[in-house]
Amino acid sequence: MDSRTITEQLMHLGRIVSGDGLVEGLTPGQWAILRYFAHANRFSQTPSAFAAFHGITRGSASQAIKSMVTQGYLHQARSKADGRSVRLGLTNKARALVVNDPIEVLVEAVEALPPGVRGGFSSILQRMLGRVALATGKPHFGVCESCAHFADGGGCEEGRPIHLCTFQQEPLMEEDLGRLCIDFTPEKPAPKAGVGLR
Amino acid sequence: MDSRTITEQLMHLGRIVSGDGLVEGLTPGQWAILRYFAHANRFSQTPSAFAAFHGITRGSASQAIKSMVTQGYLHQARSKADGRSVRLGLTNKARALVVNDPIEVLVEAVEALPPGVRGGFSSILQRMLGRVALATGKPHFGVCESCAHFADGGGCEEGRPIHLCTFQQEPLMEEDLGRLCIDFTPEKPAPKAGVGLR
DNA sequence: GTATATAGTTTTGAATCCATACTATATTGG
DNA sequence: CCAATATAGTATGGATTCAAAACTATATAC
Repeated sequence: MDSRTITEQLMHLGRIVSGDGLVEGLTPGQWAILRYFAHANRFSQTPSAFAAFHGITRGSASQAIKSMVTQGYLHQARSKADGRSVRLGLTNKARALVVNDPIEVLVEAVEALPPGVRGGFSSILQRMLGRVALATGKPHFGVCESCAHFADGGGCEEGRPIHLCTFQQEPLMEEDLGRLCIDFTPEKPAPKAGVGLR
Repeated sequence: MDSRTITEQLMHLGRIVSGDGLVEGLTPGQWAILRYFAHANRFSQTPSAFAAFHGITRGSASQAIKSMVTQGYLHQARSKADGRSVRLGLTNKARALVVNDPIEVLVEAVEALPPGVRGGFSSILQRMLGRVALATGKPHFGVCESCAHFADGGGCEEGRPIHLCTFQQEPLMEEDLGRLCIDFTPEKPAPKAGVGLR
């Protein structure tokens, strides 16, 4: 099977997905904002993190987010810990929309894969993301499960286990674990360019 | 493994790939044009086919292509068979660029997959493309190998086998087979919505 | 306590895309 | 054959999106 053909498939799927192919009511950019803030963890609910995630400038992110705030899709609050920073979250109006996110088509397509296949598919994707991130210098994004900063907090609270982010030095609850994090670092330290997995 | 997380991986890869993450010298849109006309077969080297492939209007495609023609990246010729139609191809200037296409990073990432894994990866992608195409009504793109219009031409010419496109009623040589085709139709007729593979 | 870094915003200008209207050639159906 | 319609492509005008640069405000380093 030709690598170029596979790359073509991947790109076509990427186009459909991140283009306007799956959008109703909002523009692709607006959906991207809602999706991001719906799934980002509390360390990542900022304009800068969104900009990094999408590979755009902070200025562009700021503009787009401002528009969503004035339209009542996002609410904004200054961070108490850092007076420069801003925290963004979805309003109820936005939450009502997100349940009908047209990207669900893709989620269902993933769900329809045979169970045994799904895990392998995911690890292939993770591997390719790692290589591409390495080659392009772009940051990597992921969830706690495979993050180098993820640690067992040792204790419990109200019967629920507490985990720990060794980067933020903050406790993590169960509901934090599946969320996107700007500080994600692959579990095995990324090999230096030119060395490592080939 | 959570389907949403996998979807997130897929989208992130798609963003890097079709965004400006892998570009040098040309804009993402310009690379898209060069890639398309570098790999489209002779039935698909037209502005309309490009527009359909990328899900943009013919007007937008026409503009973008015009710019590439005036910059000397593409050459243009009216079709002899159809006086309305135009055929586009890469100039030598463009070919010199394409060999350094930054998307090669992704091709190499695919190439680096274990050989046994690659085929399975491709068929998962194909399957997802089929489902998404079905759900969104967008056209499907692919190569002869898995196309319903692909047939054995029976004969040979100068020792090389001749294949046949039953849609265009045209012979296909070996070098045509790996190219993108606007008329691609999946081999097994796509199941009607709500029926079939689940 | 000054210097520097970081988070975010604003402004300006360029690029991109769509909708619409248009020209030219093909095809279809009397 | 000819009118009606379809198709390939182009041109125009306006909206959106993004980057670059200049800017404000807070935080951190030395």
